[in-house]
Amino acid sequence: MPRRKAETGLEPNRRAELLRAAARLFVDKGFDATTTRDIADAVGMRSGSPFYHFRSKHELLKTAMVEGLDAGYARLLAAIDGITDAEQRLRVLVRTHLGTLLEGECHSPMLLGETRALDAAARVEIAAAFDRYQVPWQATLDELAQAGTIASAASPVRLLLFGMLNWSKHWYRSDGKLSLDELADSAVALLLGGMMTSTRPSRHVPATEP
Amino acid sequence: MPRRKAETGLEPNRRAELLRAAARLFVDKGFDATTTRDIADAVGMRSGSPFYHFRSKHELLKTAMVEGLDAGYARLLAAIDGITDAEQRLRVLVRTHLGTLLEGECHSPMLLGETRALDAAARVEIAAAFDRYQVPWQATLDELAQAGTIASAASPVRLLLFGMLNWSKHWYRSDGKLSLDELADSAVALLLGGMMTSTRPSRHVPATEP
DNA sequence: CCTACCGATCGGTAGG
DNA sequence: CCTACCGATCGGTAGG
Repeated sequence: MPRRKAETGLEPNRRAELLRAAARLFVDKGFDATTTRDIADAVGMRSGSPFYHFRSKHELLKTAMVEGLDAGYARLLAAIDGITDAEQRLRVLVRTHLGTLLEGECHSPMLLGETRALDAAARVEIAAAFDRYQVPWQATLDELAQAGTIASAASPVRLLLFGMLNWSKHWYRSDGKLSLDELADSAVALLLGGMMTSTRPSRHVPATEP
Repeated sequence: MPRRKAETGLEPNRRAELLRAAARLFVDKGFDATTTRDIADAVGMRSGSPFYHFRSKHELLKTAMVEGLDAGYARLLAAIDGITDAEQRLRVLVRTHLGTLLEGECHSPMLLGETRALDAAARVEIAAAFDRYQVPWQATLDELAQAGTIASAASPVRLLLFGMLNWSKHWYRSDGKLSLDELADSAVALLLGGMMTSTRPSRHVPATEP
């Protein structure tokens, strides 16, 4: 049974497959530890073929980040559409962000300090995508500050918030006791200074990462 | 003028130099992107010589992390010595941690997801060192929760706190407008829900990382 | 998108 | 701690 060959028009998305595979591998193993052969294997290509779609491994990373960030941004906008209450909107932003970060099929490259592998031009593109991503966050924080719900919406607040969310990549286990909803609640509660819901007291000396 | 050769006894610390150089390089470039030649260069050795002191590049990473963590722990204990007020103690923990992370000459490996490059045995050693590091933090959070200063000292709180601090590695610039003291204040204020000190209102759309 | 391949680099070792 | 070196791997390319 010979392999089909007339499918060129039916499967135009090898590029997208490559991006998803690359993103997942970069997240799991890191950019440098991932070989272009790993990526090719993941989509059933031979070692040289990814270079038919992308000029270089770096371009693969840059594109995965920019498109991943933009996809996350779109998901964010869709999720908060029509929500006028700022506190509720923050809650949805946080939960949606964590979903993208921790349970996305493959998207979630948007984090990582892997950016350091890239040159200045690529970093500028990524920074622009991330700037877009941050707009609804800052707007919501500004609203909350104006309403007095949080004490300040100064720049460090947003950065600290992203920090506590993004760092969860290093310790959160989807098979653990903490659900994503609970994690989102904890983060929002910490930010708003409210009471924690549904988390129990803890022992010290666990066995995870910083 | 021939090189000195009788100094063997006077310079027993090539090992420590290697560790400091490796730690800095691992932090700056990542484990995989750092070559053993980079490390050798950094301390003026030839390419094969680091292997006289360490069995492998992985052992260099593991040792740098464990010893860096323990050094940070010692610094923590020294800094909080005698401080009975829990809120004040938290403040000092945060500021000391940020100092280690962001302004330490070379120590500050203690972070990073570079751990993923290591095998299970090495990860256990690092987890143990990190558990030690976390003890004074959890104890302080427990005190604050008991006093009602924070709503909960459940496990996610500590992890979220470390997240917001450690993530600063990705965006904090020591030559920027924000001092380490101000950053520490912001983080503590966010956790305690108090008022921010000395930070000004912000525009959205900055140009940094997640 | 495959085959075949190259130049460069890298972690690590032998043998002083 | 150096010299000399090796085997393996890796990003990328030519040429269909």
